[in-house]
Amino acid sequence: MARKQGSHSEITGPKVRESALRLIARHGFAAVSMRQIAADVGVQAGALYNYTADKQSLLFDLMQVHMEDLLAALNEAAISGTALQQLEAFTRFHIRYHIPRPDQVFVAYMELRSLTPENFAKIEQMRRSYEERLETILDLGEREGVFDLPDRRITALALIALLTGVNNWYRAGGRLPVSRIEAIYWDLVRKAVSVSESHQ
Amino acid sequence: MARKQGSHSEITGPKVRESALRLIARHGFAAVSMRQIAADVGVQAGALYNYTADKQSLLFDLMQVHMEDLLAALNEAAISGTALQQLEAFTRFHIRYHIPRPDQVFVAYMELRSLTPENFAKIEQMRRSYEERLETILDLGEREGVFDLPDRRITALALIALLTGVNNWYRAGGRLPVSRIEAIYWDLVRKAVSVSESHQ
DNA sequence: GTCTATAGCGGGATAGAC
DNA sequence: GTCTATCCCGCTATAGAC
Repeated sequence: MARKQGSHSEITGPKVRESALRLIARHGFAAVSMRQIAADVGVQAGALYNYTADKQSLLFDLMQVHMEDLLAALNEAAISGTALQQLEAFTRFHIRYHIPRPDQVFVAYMELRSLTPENFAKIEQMRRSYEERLETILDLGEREGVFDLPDRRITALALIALLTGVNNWYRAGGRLPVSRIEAIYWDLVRKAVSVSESHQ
Repeated sequence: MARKQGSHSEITGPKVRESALRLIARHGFAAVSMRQIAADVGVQAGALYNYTADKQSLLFDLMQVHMEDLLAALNEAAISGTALQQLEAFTRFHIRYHIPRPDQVFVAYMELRSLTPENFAKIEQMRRSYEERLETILDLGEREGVFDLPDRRITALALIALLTGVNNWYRAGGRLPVSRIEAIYWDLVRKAVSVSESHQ
């Protein structure tokens, strides 16, 4: 029989975050109550406040950790080489990182409006720094003469939107292996930024 | 002095929809109360129920009308010609239609999870029919031999994600005229689907 | 068609026992 | 660290007066 009371901080802490992430991704931050999260974790609502100051802090923490992990993983990817090589590495990294984390990605994007202005500014700054990493690669490619872009900033945002769109349709256990999906998106990205031999 | 009571159905009806759309786009469906909408319209909460059966119906109506208008406008665009011409027309139509309607687009995309299963199915069907219009164009281009696509369905979804991304950054009165934005996105789309002369 | 008033419920967060 | 119990508030939706 499971104990009804007792100390479980090592277990409960992560479970709160997991339950909150899944429920918020599915129903939205405002639509999910602390009571629902608690029920999913298997505790009473009051117990959640041992792990978060309030509901807003819980959301912000989920988003902040996601963005920090994303930026850290991007750095660890150690993208280098020619602009074309760097763009391929960025593209494959983005797909590979986003596919296994649909809930994190969804929440980090959809719940920006649920953040307080202070928290929003912090998340937005991290998002901006991710975009700028791509812009830097595009800039390099233009200077190398291998990319031909109508507008560098807009192209960066367009490519990120294109790539993140993978989470609109990919479902775990789908027909395609991730490596194949990487290749499909890289084909689209590579051609989109390329210098076209014949201008129409 | 404004009247405090009286009959205003011709005015109030549209105002309810406008207020609801703007507030839901800004804060999310679950986060917006009927009282807030009523206050924005300038009536008491109870009066809203002369215009909607309940809150869910109000959301569904906003999303349904948006999708119906989108599909009707796409039909009126009377896209024809070669695959390349059709793809350009589709691209420009998508940008031109989405840019002036950020709230509709945002709500129709972000609040899918706030719909009942029945209502979700109806909206999803309309979305699918929009995607299929693009898929048909891509199919034609492949048969013409002018498009070279890694995966037709994924390319369609990727292109729609790319194009809809314009609403992530465009703000009314921005530096670029809409015609220029259309051209930027068309340049990216055209190259992304093109047959590349030299495979790397 | 809009108002005021309210029913009935569920929300976030806290207090104090164990 | 978790429980039970509760405060206080706001929510959707309805009833009945005007």
